[in-house]
Amino acid sequence: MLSCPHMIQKSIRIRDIALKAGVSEGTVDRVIHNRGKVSATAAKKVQQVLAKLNYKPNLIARTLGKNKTYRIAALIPDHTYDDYWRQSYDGIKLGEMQLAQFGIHFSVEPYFFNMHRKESYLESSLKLFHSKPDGVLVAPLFFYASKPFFKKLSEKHIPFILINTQLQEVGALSFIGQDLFQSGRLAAELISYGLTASRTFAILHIEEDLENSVHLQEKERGFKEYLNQYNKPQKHDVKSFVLDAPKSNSFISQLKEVIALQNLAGVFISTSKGYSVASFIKQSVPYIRIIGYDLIKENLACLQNGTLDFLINQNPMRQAKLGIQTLANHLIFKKDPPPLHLFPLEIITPQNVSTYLSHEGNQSGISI
Amino acid sequence: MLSCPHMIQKSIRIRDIALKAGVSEGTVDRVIHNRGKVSATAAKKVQQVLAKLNYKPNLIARTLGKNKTYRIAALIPDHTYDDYWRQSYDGIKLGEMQLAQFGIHFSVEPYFFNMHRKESYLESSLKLFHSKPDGVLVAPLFFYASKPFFKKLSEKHIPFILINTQLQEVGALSFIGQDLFQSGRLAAELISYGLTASRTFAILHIEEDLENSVHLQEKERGFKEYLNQYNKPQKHDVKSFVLDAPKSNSFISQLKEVIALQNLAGVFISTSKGYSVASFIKQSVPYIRIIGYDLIKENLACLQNGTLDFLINQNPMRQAKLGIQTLANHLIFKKDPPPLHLFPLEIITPQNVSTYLSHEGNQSGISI
DNA sequence: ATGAAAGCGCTAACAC
DNA sequence: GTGTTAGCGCTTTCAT
Repeated sequence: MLSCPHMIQKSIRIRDIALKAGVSEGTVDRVIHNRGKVSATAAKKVQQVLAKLNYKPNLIARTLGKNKTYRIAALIPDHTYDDYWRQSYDGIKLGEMQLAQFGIHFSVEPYFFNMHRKESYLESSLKLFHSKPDGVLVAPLFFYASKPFFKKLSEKHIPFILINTQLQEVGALSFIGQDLFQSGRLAAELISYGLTASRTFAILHIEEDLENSVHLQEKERGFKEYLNQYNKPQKHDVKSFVLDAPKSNSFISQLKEVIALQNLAGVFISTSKGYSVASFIKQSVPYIRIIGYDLIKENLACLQNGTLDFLINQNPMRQAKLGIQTLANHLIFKKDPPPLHLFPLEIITPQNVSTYLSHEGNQSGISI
Repeated sequence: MLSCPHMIQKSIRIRDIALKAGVSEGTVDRVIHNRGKVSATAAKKVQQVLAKLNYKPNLIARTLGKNKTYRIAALIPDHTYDDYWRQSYDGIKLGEMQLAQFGIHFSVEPYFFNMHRKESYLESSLKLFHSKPDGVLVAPLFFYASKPFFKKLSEKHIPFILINTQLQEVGALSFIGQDLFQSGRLAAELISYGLTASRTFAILHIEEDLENSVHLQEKERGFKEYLNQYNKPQKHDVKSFVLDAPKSNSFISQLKEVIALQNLAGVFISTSKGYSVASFIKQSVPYIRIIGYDLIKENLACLQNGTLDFLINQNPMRQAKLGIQTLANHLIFKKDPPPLHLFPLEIITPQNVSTYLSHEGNQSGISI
């Protein structure tokens, strides 16, 4: 007797539970939220009725009564630094806005840090901690600097959500982002698609400290693994490079080293900095394939003019927005998220890029 | 003076408007909803205050008071027929469930039809109409049979939303789906990626009445246009085929005609039936590229074993779920959707398919 | 430990 | 036309 189509059963309320259990609504509420001050007998009785009637709280009614404003803190790279993190910040603002629409008071206070300076990350994380937020969203770009921060949050029982970079076993409520190893494999698949001979490929880390960056290591590992897969007829070769900042003096000479590689068929840039090398490489090596990350405006231009072939979209905006929503669901609705929310690995080409741009953030209202 | 970060302003309520305007809450409500029975002067005053205070209704509070159960009707192909429409139906149920979580009473009544029989579509549409639903979701696979149906819905002021197939100027509240022309272009881009010589490509419509199917015509148009683009060095050739049902006697001989094409480099199947031809073609023609549609289970197997190279995901589940949510937003929150909600054209490969499968429908709570 | 009751912001029914 | 009021389901406070 699961459901009988034409019979719309009214949803059962706390009052119904109270009546059936022979107690007051207040008692039922106390049981539901484990607030204590309930006799063992009453508690048991209520639990039974709750289970029997299969009580599901009305989440909308739940929020109405609350007039607390939840304070969320976000620890993310400075959004003036690059377009990727600007999109992330936009996602936060969007999430905040949409919650406001539903009368949920959720103020998000950003704490920015310089994405290339660990000290800046540390400093901002301290400031954040002292603000005693109700929940935290963080892009933990620095692994070792993060550990004590997360420990303190855990001690204070402040829930925190990771975006962008997954750190294992730090006590996070949830990680929201991509499977970076698989992301590297995908890049390898695309860059070698349809090639019948053995070739050489380069992976470029631009202006990054590879040792400190778990996420880039993961991408590289996946990339290499796919290209050297046991069951492939071709034996491909992969070279890894760490380049200085595009504006540095050494940059061009480093790039020349890359394009001088024998039999080079493709270049994979592990971050969103693909635009800074794409046109130079494409002009130097005929038929070369170039793959990068993210729909930032500089990359879009490269996609249009054909210097970048594919982009993998990490969707920073959606990651951040979902992070805020997840915190809201946890704090207000007491809905716990899965520990891992892995986003699909979206492949962007000149022919589908427009469909991704128009689609971003245009949803609103009650939803998935 | 847009916003001052640390100052959390309490959201303004109908009562605030009423006080400022020197009228009662009831009057304000009447103005907001154009219910009439308000003097011109009062109305004007209220409008002014509304604008000045930038009133945004609390959507959550709005639903609480309602105890009406909205009845939605969905006109979709029989979900037992194929996996694509099963996913669509799952999306409907998911949307319904999530609304229920928020205490919104939305019952969705499905009206199924045989996707190959226009009469069945007509018949179901009539039944649906007589049930006098509050809103309608429809996959209008038959263009001409749809016209009078939509006319009647419009006359009765019953809002309806189109999914899957876009029909112009029929008075729909919104269309949710993909840009099918662009979808064809994308397939062409992928199927010709990296090829340096002029080649031949085939587009296959399996068990479909091409004349009646606007959506397939659009895909074909996009596919051809891209491959014959003026600025390409190669002059590719495209042949179009309409095949009978895979279980028919003629099927194999028709397929043989396809693979006999000179210089054939790729095959594009316009529907989710790619699995029915992929392995045969792949075995017959070396290095051929095959592209199809949708993450139905038969296609997934082909992706895994390498007989299908790419899939374009139409995401029927998300289309349907969003359709239900959009109807809810319209009927309850009076939020009007954009007339066109175009989904991104998602490219699926063996390396990213798993990330799409795990991601489906695992979001819940207040959200985008 | 328990119950009664006052809201949360909005809607709708009912007086005037 | 306009104002008043009783809920919607849940939370929270305040007596008991």
